[in-house]
Amino acid sequence: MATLSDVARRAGVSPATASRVINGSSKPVTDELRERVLAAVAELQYVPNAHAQLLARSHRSAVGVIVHDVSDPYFAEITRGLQRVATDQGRLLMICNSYRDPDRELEYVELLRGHQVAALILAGSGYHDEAFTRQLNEKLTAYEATGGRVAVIGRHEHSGDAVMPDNRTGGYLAGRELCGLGHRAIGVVAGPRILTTTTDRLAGLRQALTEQGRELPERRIRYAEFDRDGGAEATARLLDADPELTAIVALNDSMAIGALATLRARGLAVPQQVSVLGFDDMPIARDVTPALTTVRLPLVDMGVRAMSLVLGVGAPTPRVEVLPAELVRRDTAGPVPPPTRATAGSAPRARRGDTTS
Amino acid sequence: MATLSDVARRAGVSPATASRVINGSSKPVTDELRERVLAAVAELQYVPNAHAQLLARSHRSAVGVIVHDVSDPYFAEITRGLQRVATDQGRLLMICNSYRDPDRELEYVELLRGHQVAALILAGSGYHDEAFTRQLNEKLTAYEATGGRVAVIGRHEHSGDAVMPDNRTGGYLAGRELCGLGHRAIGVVAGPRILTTTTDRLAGLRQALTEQGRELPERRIRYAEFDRDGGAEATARLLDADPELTAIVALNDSMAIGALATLRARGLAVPQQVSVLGFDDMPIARDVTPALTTVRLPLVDMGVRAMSLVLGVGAPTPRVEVLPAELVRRDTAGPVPPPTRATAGSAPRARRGDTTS
DNA sequence: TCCCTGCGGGAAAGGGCTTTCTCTGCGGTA
DNA sequence: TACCGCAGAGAAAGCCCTTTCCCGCAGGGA
Repeated sequence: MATLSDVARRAGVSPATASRVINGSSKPVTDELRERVLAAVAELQYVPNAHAQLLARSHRSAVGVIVHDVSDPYFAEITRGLQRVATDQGRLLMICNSYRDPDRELEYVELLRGHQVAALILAGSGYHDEAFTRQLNEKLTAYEATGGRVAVIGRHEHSGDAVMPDNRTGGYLAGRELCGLGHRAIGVVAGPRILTTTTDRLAGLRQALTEQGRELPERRIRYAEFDRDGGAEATARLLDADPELTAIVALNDSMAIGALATLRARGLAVPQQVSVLGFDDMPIARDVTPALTTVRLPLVDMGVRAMSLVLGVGAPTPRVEVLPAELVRRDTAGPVPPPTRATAGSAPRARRGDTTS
Repeated sequence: MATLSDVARRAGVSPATASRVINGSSKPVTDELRERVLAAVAELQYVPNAHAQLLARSHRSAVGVIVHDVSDPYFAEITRGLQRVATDQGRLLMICNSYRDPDRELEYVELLRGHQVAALILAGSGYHDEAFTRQLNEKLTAYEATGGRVAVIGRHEHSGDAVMPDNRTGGYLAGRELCGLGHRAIGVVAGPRILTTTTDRLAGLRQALTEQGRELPERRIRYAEFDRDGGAEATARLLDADPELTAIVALNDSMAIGALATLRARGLAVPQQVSVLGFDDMPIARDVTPALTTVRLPLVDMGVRAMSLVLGVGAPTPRVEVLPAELVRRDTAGPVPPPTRATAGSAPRARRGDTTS
């Protein structure tokens, strides 16, 4: 690899001058020398060594982001928001997937610190795990002590700046909607128990049901991975245990899509026999059939806010922005079917509109 | 930020010794000193400066990846394959989204070179653009000249190692399938004209039709963005111009989902009135309703192969691995409807199975 | 004519780490 | 006893840049 001094030598100037030309320094350089340097750069196909640059400038500019999985639409949307702000400010993003592994999360905090990022953003649910939370907080605090900025999205554990989707209210909205439609036998397809997102959403849902004099017993909850297959599998278990279910709340849209798949496989019509509610409103939600009724979270906006917090001026006291959840009515939630309906599985497949009130 | 010499000072050893302990160097260090260093590291929350390390070590380990957009499922799958191999070998991946902007692609090649990556992988379609292709090749060649390894996925332009999905055969399979079902009025919802992937798939499709004595006139092709909204919009234009269409081939699954949305909005039953074929078989394809008939590409495998090529031993002659496409029959493609069918839009919505032969 | 100013350029000091080379002191052999 | 070899530690030379500091020179004012 050609180095700066190669370029300087070839142009017959000092490395200092070459550097100034290449970086458009404020210090003036005569056109003659500038030309020579530029020519040398082109001839040698010179590209500055980014590590040397980063080391020489003390200036930290990149921002580190830790998400569960960028290819999960939930995080893809958040990341889109993060990117938008970062790009506007000429910042590079380093994105790491923790795949919901707490240890990996810890490692990535170190890694990103090592890469001298100016700020750190952690997106995704927190864990019900005291030991981990303490460790993470220690690391984050240490990082902040050296001037780093930190913001979290959707996690309670950190005491600094945070953007919080209102998961609890979202769960509440889902519950209220189903109660309004007359459902009593409601099953829940939940994400991993250890995630605070799961328990928050569940808490809101339970609150809504309780207020309406209904209840949400543990036997009507199934915990699984927060993805399509987890949703499909949990739905199957739920249905096996309790065929009388008239509604299923999936704690995110991916799981809801899995639920839909299982219901379809079992010949249960949605929403005529079973209603389904999702959560997040990721883009694909409107494209499944029937289109998914779900709780919308302003995902892109969450990213925008978090990045703005972290790149804006610091505040003496931690700022917490709570972003509202909102119910989006589409086609998977309908009124509770008449109690005389045939047993699940053996009924002729109902058709869309058959039970429209 | 604490530095290595801070650690060394605190432990009462030289930086050299501290470095050896921290990196588990092969050079032996007495337990006593080792303990002291480790204690100092913990107390100071020391994290090595990655840039300084990368600068000091001469061997490069990270691998750069340029894709169109990781959050696009097509690339998400490929990336999964890349990651799998990279992780196995303890390599870090730097992933960049070009968003199908050739200039950005060029910039990223430089950026990644600057970051001293050991190898470079470009995934995604090439462009019909001589000037760009030449520039890109120059940069890649320059990079290879300094010992970098390069592999491309699905692009013809580079002369080095490559993994090529058989787009042409895939298009051919789609065409043959529709011909077999009796379709004659076939419309195509295509990606951007400038992408080689678009033209390759189109070429295969055209070949199949031609062999069957059918044709594919330009007026039955609409070019749009390679995403859901592009597919929806192109489908609308196609139907407006030619309501007699009995089949639509979308050149990727995202577009197919958009096509499905438009057809649904217009009350056209799939596959009874209009058949739809997708391309890629991304995970969501099986979850839309009706489940998408599509051409499968081994996306994850493509990633695995490309990374293996680049991390394995070099070969004197460039290796090109062509991975086969395969038709996956699901529920969106059916036999051509009887010619007497009512005009699109005013027909009563046909039901699944009505036209099963 | 002299001094000051300001401009264009180079020398050199880091920036934080790895690694080679060198040095010291010890045990063992002749 | 003298010497060799080696283990374990440190000194110092990079790695490739950026940037401060300094220097020489030309032009302008006194």
